[in-house]
Amino acid sequence: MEENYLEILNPPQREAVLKTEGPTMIIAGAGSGKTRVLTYRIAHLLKEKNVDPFSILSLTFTNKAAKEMRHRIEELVGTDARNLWMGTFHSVFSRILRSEADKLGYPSHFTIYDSDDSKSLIKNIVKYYGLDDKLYKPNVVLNRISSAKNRLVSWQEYTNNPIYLADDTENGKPEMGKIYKEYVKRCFKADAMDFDDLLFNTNVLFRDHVDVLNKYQQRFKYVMVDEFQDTNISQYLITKKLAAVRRNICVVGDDAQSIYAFRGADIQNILNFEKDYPELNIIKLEQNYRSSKTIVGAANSIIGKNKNQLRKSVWTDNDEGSLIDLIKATTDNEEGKLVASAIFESKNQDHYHNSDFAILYRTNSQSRALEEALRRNNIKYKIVGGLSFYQRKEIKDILGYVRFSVNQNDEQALRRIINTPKRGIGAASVEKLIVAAAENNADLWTALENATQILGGRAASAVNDFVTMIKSFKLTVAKKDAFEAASHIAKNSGLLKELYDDKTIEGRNRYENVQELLNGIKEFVDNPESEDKSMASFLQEIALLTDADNDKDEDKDYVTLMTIHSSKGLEFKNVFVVGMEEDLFPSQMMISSRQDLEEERRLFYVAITRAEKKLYMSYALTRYRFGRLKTCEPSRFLEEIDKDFLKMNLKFSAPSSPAGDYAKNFIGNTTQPVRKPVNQAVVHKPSADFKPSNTSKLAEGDKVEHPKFGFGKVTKIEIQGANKKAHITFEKAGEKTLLLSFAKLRIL
DNA sequence: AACGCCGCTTTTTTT
DNA sequence: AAGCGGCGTT
Repeated sequence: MEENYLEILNPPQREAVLKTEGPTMIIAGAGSGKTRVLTYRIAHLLKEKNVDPFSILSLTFTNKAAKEMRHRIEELVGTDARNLWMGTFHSVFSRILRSEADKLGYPSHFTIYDSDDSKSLIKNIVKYYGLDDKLYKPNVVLNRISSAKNRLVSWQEYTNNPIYLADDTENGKPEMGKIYKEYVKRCFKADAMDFDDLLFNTNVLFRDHVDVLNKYQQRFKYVMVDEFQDTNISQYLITKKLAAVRRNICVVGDDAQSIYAFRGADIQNILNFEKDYPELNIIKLEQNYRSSKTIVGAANSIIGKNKNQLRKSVWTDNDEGSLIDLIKATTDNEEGKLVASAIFESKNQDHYHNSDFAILYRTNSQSRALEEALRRNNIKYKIVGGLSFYQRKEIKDILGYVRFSVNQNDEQALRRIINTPKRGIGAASVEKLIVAAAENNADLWTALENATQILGGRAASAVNDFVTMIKSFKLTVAKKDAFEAASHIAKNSGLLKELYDDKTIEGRNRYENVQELLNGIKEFVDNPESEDKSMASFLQEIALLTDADNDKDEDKDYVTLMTIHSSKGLEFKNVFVVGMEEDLFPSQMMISSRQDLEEERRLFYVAITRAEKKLYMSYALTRYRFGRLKTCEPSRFLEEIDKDFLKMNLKFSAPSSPAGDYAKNFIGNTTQPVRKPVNQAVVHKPSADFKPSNTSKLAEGDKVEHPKFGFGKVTKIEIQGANKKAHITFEKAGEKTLLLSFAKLRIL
């Protein structure tokens, strides 16, 4: 380790590194060298204080951040860093839960349900109780359950506490508690935990098993929490318990960058921390090393509008830097074009690489127009987040088989695969099996094994075949390594063949994705660092991976596109914050749910402070939202920036384009959705076999042929309802028929 | 049981 | 724009 590493730190940074004993809170402003401090702090513990790496627990916000930090520490102290306990709350505590699972009545190979699994389980439950699925939407229900779990409210407490019932009744959803209870029960029966359970159950484990708590209290002599402002109560209590004996707890955060309240994060944790540890050391890092004076100034002018904050003053010694460019576009597509050409020019003039640019947006759906523009300009880009690899259908299908082969209680996996590919086991049969299992108080797998007694002939034999197949997969998974098992399952489940036979472009893509999955598993198996090469172990590895953790591209020179949320902790030379429009950013949801806009403003603050050299912002006058063109107002946040930092009316003027002209017709005209007028029914001009091919217009009086009714005449065409549906009257030998479906009508 | 068509909903952010 | 449920047809 370098002798003089302390010298490159400023006094508060140095203090933060050296103050290793006792409770410490580091309030680290944006760009204040927080990561460097954390790295050196751990290196200092290892090297100077001879602390065993096994006794340091460092909790980060993403697995990627953990990986990078481990890497940096390794550079400072060598291979010792490998043994540090480092990762997200979810990954560290799922590891602990696995080794202590039996104490909670779980097997150590328990499945982790992702939010898709959770939502579909909730959907099943709502249906099972015959509740109104318009009222009990999976998203809403899951949020309610999730926030209860994050506040450590069990279903027992939830159903016993009249306050929750009153609240739910007021919202017209009195059955929430019942759903919560059933949800927990079904997860447990499926040997599954959802994301929140990983934290909730860790709390239960530490509450009910003092010996276990004690073991970890002794083990973790030093506990560190990064991004503390984004921890929830459940997470806070875990760290509090772990550090209760040694009291060497160090939290690092910035209340100005708290952007995950929607997920249960509670800034109150920062205030509680002071109460819980009266002897607390507070260290403030206020000097920003990252950004120009302009950028720091703009950020401060935004965050200054917030009422709820711990006062601190972030300042910088860096240059003034250039003003913020404000780009104004006619449509979202033009916004993309302008951003792409700004990147192109900046690359030429200032010799930047693609990797020096990031484009940040509020919602994932905004990436589309940007992608297209970048592609047109031959600028390489990469999207972080969005629909991750592991969420794709074909991948989830394969993993569904794998999951079920590892855990036969995994109901969600079973539902996914039992009739994929089609093998003649329909929804009705599955429902019968589930009911039978529930009635006999048996698990689903037992019901499947007894399909002959439960179902009729054809379906039963299909299920029997399925059971035989899974049994053989079960053996494969137990005997072979993850790669061999996955290849075997992909082939013998029939999934691979189905994809191979699909010769469409998407089909080919899906096939390639599966190959990529298999390659990934091969890599996992070949990696000397993975000790357990079984399928079960691979599943555990990937359950908590996010798209952001995935960065094995050989060529790293690309423009990064992502949401502001996923940009947390990163920095780029040049940053574009796009879609600066009212209702979009700040989000309409936040405005209409009459919450204050402080979190949105903090989000804006995070976006601005990612930039080192130059900041661009853009908005469009019209944008497609929900498939409709809407006119937009510039975001109120643009008004809030100190005008001294803004370069208004940028050098780019909006070029015209067909889309732009189309949009301009509606500007100032309407804020209502624009719908293309439907004057005439459009039908498919058929080929010989009535398969739709081309389109042409159908008119009243046309002689037509209908596949069922034969030859006749169209006597009336009416466009009805808000959705402009065509009602066609078909007449044959004086007899009239109203046709609602006319895709196969043939004009003669 | 599978397929095809229609129409409704959805998107705020993520471990 | 796209995915999903519903419903009618094959």
